[in-house]
Amino acid sequence: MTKQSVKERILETALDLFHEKGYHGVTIDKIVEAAQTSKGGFYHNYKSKDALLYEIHDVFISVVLKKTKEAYDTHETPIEKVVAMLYAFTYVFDYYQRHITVFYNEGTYLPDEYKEVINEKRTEYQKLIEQVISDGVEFGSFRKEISTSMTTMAIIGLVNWTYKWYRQNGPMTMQQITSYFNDIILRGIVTKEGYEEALKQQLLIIE
Amino acid sequence: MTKQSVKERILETALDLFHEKGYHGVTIDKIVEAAQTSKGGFYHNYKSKDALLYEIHDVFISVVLKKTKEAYDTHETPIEKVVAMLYAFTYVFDYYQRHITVFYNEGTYLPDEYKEVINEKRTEYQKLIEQVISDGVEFGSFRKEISTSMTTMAIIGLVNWTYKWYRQNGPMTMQQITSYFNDIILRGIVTKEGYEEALKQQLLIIE
DNA sequence: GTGTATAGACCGACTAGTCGGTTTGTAAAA
DNA sequence: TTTTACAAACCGACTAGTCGGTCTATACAC
Repeated sequence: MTKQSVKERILETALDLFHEKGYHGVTIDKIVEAAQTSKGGFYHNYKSKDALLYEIHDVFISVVLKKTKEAYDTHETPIEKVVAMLYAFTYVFDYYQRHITVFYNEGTYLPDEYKEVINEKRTEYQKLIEQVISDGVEFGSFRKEISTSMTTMAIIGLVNWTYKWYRQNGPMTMQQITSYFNDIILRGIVTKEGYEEALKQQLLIIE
Repeated sequence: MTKQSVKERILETALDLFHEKGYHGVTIDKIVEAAQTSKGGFYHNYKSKDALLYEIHDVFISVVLKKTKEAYDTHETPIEKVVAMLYAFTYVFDYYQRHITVFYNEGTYLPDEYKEVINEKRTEYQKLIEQVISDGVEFGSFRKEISTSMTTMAIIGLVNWTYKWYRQNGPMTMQQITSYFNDIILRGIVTKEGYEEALKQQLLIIE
């Protein structure tokens, strides 16, 4: 039985509530009531409601970035890297779906100072994906005529959109979804050689 | 020079502001000031702020649904239909980007009564895409082992995510983006026969 | 061991400001 | 005269944040 600090309880509760009702649909009074603490308890642990929103953003993007970097660094070929990076996101997804929802829905409301910090990390994440794509083109795994930036946006879109419909207790696990998306994306961008490699690595779904 | 009614001016202004600052980042006072009218003008034309939010949602989803249906009905083969449906979305996109942003970011805040109406149309839209995919599998254009529902979500995600990064005056037109996405998706799901058909119809990007 | 000083954690009544919505007023149209 | 279309002052509920104060724990003196 883990003793949860008040700060942790506030964060957890806020995540649940934000996820369900949105940032502006939840008052601090509601949070402290649900977290069984008080206004004082809240402001002792967080500077403001915005600061709490920032914390949620930062926790999420930091983990994504870290896991994605790891995936990039610990794999050899571009194909392996892309696939690993998507699985990294999967990993994050299962534990951070509430964060993601807040991240993409309420980001507009972050005060500028906070927004900058977050955007830097977000850009870094994007750059990583672009890097893999252009690596893959150079390497001969991905077709020369694909656009690095658009392919990146396609991948990010495909993956991120999951937060809108994925349910933990739905019929599909994130593993399954990701392997499916990997299949579609890979088929969409590989060269003949890339296709052979992906086949050999069992990254494609076949009959 | 079209004479714009107060109602239209309010809607246009609200769209701009919501797009930029989010629904809760904009007060009615700000709207009426920017639209050069008054509180009275606003409440004469709209029942409430929520009703305005609903109107934005409804205008958008109705157009999407209509255009998608048309695309479905006026084309023959599943491949042509998918492609046409994505282009339909493109068409909508260029004129309705602000609506889309509001639709996907602020939908949580729609009162339940409104939400139901919107969700019905949204489901209908989704069903249409699912239909085309399963048509395509039956028809032999798309691979048998693909999942209808996940492919649908993949397509919707890919396309919808565009609202997060597309800029009217950016380097790419929505036409270009859509044809690019069509390429990736088609390659991702077609059979050999489907591939041949897509090639013949010049739906794939080749070197 | 016992009393005392101090710091950090937490409480909750209160406030100042905000914002959606209402009411009253008015000029032109019908 | 009545209705429509808007203007502008106003209201009251709500909410983020404050502030004086209490409670608990630990460290240290005696």
